[in-house]
Order: sequence, then structure tokens, then C-alpha cells
Amino acid sequence: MKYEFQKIEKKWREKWAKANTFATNQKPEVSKAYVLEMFPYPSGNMHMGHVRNFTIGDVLARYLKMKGYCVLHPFGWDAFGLPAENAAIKSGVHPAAWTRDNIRMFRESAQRLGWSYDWNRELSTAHPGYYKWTQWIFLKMFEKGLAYRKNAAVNWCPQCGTVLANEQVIDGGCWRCQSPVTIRQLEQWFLKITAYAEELLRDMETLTGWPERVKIMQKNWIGKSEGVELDFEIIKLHERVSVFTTRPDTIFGVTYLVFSPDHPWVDLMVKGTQYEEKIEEFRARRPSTRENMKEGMFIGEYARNLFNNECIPIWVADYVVAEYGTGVVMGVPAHDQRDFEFALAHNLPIRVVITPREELLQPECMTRAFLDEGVMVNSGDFTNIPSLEGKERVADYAEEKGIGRRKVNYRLRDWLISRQRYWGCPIPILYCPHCGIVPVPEEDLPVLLPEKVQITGEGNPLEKVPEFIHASCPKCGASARRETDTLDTFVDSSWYFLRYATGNRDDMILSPEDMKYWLPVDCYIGGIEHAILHLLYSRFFTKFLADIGLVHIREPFQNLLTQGMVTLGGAVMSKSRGNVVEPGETMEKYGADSLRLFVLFAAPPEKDLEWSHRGIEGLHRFLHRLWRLVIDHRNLFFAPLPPESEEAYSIRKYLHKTIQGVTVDIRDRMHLNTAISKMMELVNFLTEKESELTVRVGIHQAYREALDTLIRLLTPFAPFISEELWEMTGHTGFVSEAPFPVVDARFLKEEMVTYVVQINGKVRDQFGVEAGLDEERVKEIALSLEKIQKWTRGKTIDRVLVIPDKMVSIVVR
RNA sequence: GCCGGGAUGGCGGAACAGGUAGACGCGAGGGACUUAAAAUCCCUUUCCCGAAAGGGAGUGCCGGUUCGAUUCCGGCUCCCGGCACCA
Repeated sequence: MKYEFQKIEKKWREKWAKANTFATNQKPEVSKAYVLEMFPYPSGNMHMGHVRNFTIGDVLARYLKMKGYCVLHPFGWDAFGLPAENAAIKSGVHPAAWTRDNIRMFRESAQRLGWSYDWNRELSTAHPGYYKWTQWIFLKMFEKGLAYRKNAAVNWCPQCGTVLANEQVIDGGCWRCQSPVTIRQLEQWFLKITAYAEELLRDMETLTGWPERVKIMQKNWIGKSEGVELDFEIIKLHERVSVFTTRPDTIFGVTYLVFSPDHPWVDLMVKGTQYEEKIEEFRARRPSTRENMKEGMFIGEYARNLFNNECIPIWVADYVVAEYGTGVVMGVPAHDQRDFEFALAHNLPIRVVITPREELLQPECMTRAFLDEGVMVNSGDFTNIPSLEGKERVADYAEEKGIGRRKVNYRLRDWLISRQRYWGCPIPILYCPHCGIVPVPEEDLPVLLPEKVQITGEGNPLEKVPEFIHASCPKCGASARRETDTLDTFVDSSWYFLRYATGNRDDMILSPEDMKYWLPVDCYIGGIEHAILHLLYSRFFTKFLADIGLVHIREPFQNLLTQGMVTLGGAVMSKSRGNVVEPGETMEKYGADSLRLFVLFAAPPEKDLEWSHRGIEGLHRFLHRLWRLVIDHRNLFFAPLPPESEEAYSIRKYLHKTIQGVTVDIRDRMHLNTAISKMMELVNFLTEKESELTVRVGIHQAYREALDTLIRLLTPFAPFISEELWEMTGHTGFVSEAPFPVVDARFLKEEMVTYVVQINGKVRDQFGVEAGLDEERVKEIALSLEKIQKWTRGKTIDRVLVIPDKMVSIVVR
């Protein structure tokens, strides 16, 4: 009987669908498991990265189901986004149709791969029934002051024709198309993620199931910095301006003040002076992208240092970021490397105010800024105070005198969510000439995205849809204009994992009962590229939804698995590189089970996986060998078997060692590659034992049980062949619903152990004895071994160490 | 520059708690079956010396701790990733 994988896989695919095998069960008395893989953007065909991602999750979901958990394992589509619109520009297909077709193709592949999703819960972010609630959340945030509009310098991608969030600028380029990002001054919608900066940082400590590197990336991104704001007086304006510094101990070393060129006071200070024109020139000269520059100019104005009443020149420079701190920095060339370089370039004085204990620093001799701790000098009443203590003393003094205050700053900026694109969720806002910004009333949701649009690639298509733009103000009835920007698609995906738990219901966004039961997500699996973007946004949304009482959790993802990429020739598979291996073709040739096994076996989940055509053949061969092994011994399942003899013990032992290993690999380590290798070893072992079956009838029962168990162990990994073999061996029902094998600890006990004997750290011999033998006896045996005697003859034995049941270590001279 | 992570046979990788390094798979070599090939099965496969028995070296490099180090500590080299004027 041949292993006809195509036929088998089709058969079980249909049976599962018909029986609704993977529909979600929600029983309060049973433990739950929520397994989730990051939902895909449906951009054409499924690629190997998807295959890997969803197969890893599927093994876990199937394993937990067999373990008796109520499992939530849903699937959906991150369906809004730019590629759909670009396709429309290129080929004239409507984004909705393009997306629908892609989803259909993707879903077909997904079902071919045998992923155990509950398709009843399938959702799409582009469906009005979903984005209605995305808009609803936006309105709630607006209500709480967390969604707001402001004019700011924003990142602009000329290629995509839209603005981008900070998180979406990678190496100065667009995260999607890599084009260099330029800066534009625009009025846009933002979400106040910074209101949660401290909590997002603090709660990271509770994320014990997250990879350390993801947490570090988020921590760096949030970028907490504790320091002091110190005031300076601007002479002519008679106004005080604050600077943020983490080094208040260097306040006496300030030799100039620097404003960001975008600081609003700069214009006030230069108004009517010779510098007014020069500033304009300076701003115009600035590069349009964020580059490392050290340009600056004096603006003819001075400020007073309130600590020593000294007057210092005011400069503007492009190394000061307008959006961070106060947009003004005190220049301390002696103790800050950037200030040092700036001072050298523009001939500004360098004054040492912190010096190492053993020597006195001379500014002329410095080749770089002195950043270490030391003792304060030239610092008025603070002279001779150690710099570390000085930090606190200066801060205390500033607070006492009302010329400064302790301050915490974050690198994290508010999330820019406006997008000047069509294929996204409309922002539910109206602009009324009388009432200003007016939210769309809840009962008018969803604000539907119009279907009839002209997509040309020139500007936002929504601006050319009069019936969309024209609306009346819900407050005063006047003719109002509708917001034409759509939401960043990362907004759509920041709460989908909550929606899955409640299903696609119309009457409410999330049901408290479902939230309580299913959340948090027990295991979330996806690519490392979302370490900041999606994972940070989702944490933010969860915290907000908790604050308005919709969920009881403040962190959505208990455990996180960041899986590596699939490469060919060392590079990520991509159409432009032409190194794509199509999952469809691969399944045609080897079947879904072989493909699943290969992507699981070739590397541990978190590492990159190099595709290998030969490699998948190896896994395909494994399935053939397994098939033959079970089919050849089918008769064991259909005949009464003789009583078991002592000889069966070794089979049971090997079997239970395998169950133990596979279980630990899935449950505790997610080392799915080694789990598979352990099943391969069991197949090899049983193949070796085959010849004994004819002469030793006493092992028949154990052998049958080994085959039966093997099929169940393999089910989460290769479900199709497992179902078929399960049926062929006379079982009824789905093996997908059968209990996962359980270890019998009696068979794990070793009664014979092998001792390795080392002499001076080198292995010289070994011997077998019963386990737990007392040490003295073990020593005796070890020393009496012929090979050991050869090595110890004529030498002095210094010591003999016994590691119970493992090793004897002898030290000789 | 700062912060992470990594380096193990020809290749992907294993060694979970400091205890026989190289499981499992791929590739390669040899053999069986076959008219022949494919498929399948069996044997060998870290390197060096040796006919073998056996011996020596070996987990990026240098050193340390230890009876014993791929594993722990210190110092380097190279690779990969994140952040990058954040005051």
C-alpha cells in the first residue's frame, strides 16, 4: 500500500471541515489556551515565512488540544494597506477586489497546510463590521484626549505619498519601500502613546515569557532619561527658558546655549535684527532628510546662567532636536562630546568643571570631552563636591531657588496615525466651520469607506469623492467637511487579538465574559520585525482598553516567540531577488506534511532557516519509512496478541523516553526540531526491532503500543498522515482529538547505568552497573578495570571522584 | 559610538543542570538488490598518526576557575541585529 499523500491530505482536509473539528470550545470548567500567530497581510501568494510562522503555532495549538485544553486558535487578515492600492494604480483592479482575491488564494493554501484554525472566527480589518469598532476606539481615545491633532515636523515618504510614524522610519527610509524619508511640517492626527510611556516601560518586568532582546529593543525605544530642567534668562526678552540635562553637575561649565532651529522663540529673538534673514537662510540650507550634521549659527542674543549670573551667547544648531526635552540645550563642551565638537568647530570656549581626582584637566590638552565621574571645580559654592553627589546638590538648589526642577524625559514620541491614502480605515471626524473638530456620533458608525473612487496615484483618492467629503455637522447642522485621511494600518492590528476572543458580533466590541476567559494570549508567534512597531502599539491599546474598562488585563501577550526568517542562499526569500520557493509547488511535490516537517525540523523556531531542496526530501523519506513501518505491522492491531514478556521492556522504555522528550520539547522549550529528531530516533529504533517480531511474540503488545503512540506524537507535526494511519490501524474518530501520549514514569527509571572513567580529565574506559550502586563499590570496579590499571600503574592516585550513576574521575600523578 | 545576540564536522543543527562533543537530518564514499537506472536497504563518514589495536588534537582566538569547560569568569577577533545628534 502506497503513501498517497495527495489523496490522503485532501480526504482529511474535507473530513475536518465537515466535522468542524477545530471549532472553538469555551467551557468554564476547562483550562484554556489561546495560541495566536500574527495575522498576515494578504499580499498575493503565501510565502515560506508564513508557512513557518503558522506551522509553529499550529503544532502548539494541536498539542494543547490533544492535551485537553479549550483552545482558541483563530485566523484573520490585516487587510487594509498600501500594496492593495499600489496594485490598483498598476493594474486598475479595485483594492477591495484585489484583497478579496488574495484572501481567497491565501485561505486555500492555509487549508491545504492543515492548520487547525477555527474558521468561524475569521476576521478582516477591512470589513465594516470590524473597522466600525476601530473607529469606535479612536473616538474613545479622542474623548479621553489621547487622539489629537497637531502641527509638527513629520516623516514623509514621497514614494508612498503619505506620512509615517517614527517607528516606521528604518535607517532614515520608509519601512515599506525604503525610499529616503523627508521632513514636512503638517497638521496630523496623533495618538498619545507617551501617556503610557512609564507603564509600557515598567510592565516589561512582568513579561517573563518574552525574549530578552525584544524587551531591550522596546526599552531603548521608550528611552527613559532622568534629569533636571534648568532655567536660563534670555536677556532681551526678559523671559526664562528651560533646558533639559542629565548632567546638572556641569552647570558651571556652560559656555553657550543652543536652540533647535524650529524652536518658536528663535524668531522672537532675531526679529528686526541682522540675524533674521540669516536664520531663514540657515533653515533653508538644512538637508531635507535627517542626517548627522554639525551646522550652527550665533543669533546675536545672550542668556544668563542663573547659577553664576554669567552671560553666554545663544546659538541655533541642527544637532538639537525640537521634539525632545525643551528643544533647547546647554552647551558644556568640556563634558559632552557633541558640545565639544561643536565648540571646536565654532571656536567657543571650553571650561572644565569636573576633573579626575588625581589631576587637573587643562582645556587646551583635551582631545575629547571628559565624561567620567570626578570632582566639581570652578563651580562656586559647589567646588570640591564629587560630581555624583553634585548632581543631586545642584538639582536640590535649583528646586529650592525655583530655577529648575527634576524631570523625566522619554525618547518615545506620540504615534502619528494619519495616512493620506485610500485603502484604510476612515478617521471618524468632521470639520465644522462653527464647531471645529467634531467627532462622528457613535450611532453613525461605521464611517464607510466609499467603494467608487478613482485611484491614480496622485494624492488621496478620498479627496475626490464629494459625497464622502460633504457632511453636515452633528452639533449645529452646518455643512461640514469629512476627514479624508485614513488610519495607519497598525491601528487596525493593535486590538484584533481581543476581537478574536469575542467573535464577530455586531452588538458589542468585546464581551467581558469572553475577555475573562480567553485573555491574555498564552503564546504569540511572529517575526522579530514587529519587536517595536506592532508589539508596542498593541500593548498601548490593551492598556487603554483596560483603562476604559473593556478588558481586565494590562498586557496582552503572556509569551512571545519571535521566529526567524526563511532564507535561500543566505538571503530572505523575495520576488525581486528571485529566490522564492513556492509553498504550493512544494506541497504538490511532497505534500503538506513533508513541508510542515521540514520548516519545523531544519532550524529551531527563533533562528533563521535556510531552505534546502534536499532537506525536504529527507523529511519526505522519513514519512515514507514511518508509513511502511505502520502498514507492515498493521496486523498487530487486528489480532489478539500473546501476553507480554520481559523482552518488551526495552521497547516500552525507549517509547516513554521519547514521549517524555517530545513533550518537554514542545511544552517547555518550543524546540520543535529536536522533538522531530526524537520521533525519527523512535522510528529507527522500531525498524531495528522489526526482525525480533517473528521470534519474540512477547514484544507484540509493546510494539503495537509504540506504533500507536508514535502516531499520536506525530499528529501535531504531520496531521494528515497521522489521521490516515490512525484510521488504518482500526481507530475511530480523529487522532486530532485523541489524547496526547502520557509518560509512565516507571519506564523512565534507569536500572542499569554506564559509568565513564576519566583519568586526568580524559575518558579511558567505561563500565555498566546497576543504578544507585554505592560509591566505594563503584570506585573499586573502576580501579580494577584493565585499561585503567594500565594508566595508573606506577603512578600515585591523588583522588577518585564518583559522580553518581555517571562518572568516575581519577586524578593521578 | 551605545545596546543586544551569535561563532560547534563538507552543510543545517544537537548536547535541557559543568560530566562520553557532534544526536537527528542533508551531503559524500563503499556495498546489496536490479539486465540497467531510479527507489529502497546496509556499512563508513570531525581531523591527524596507524594495517589494526590504539594514541593525539579538537566547539572563533588568548588566559583563568575546576578532577572535568561548547557550557562559568576575564580579555580579544569576526559576523548578525537594534538604536543613533535624545542633551
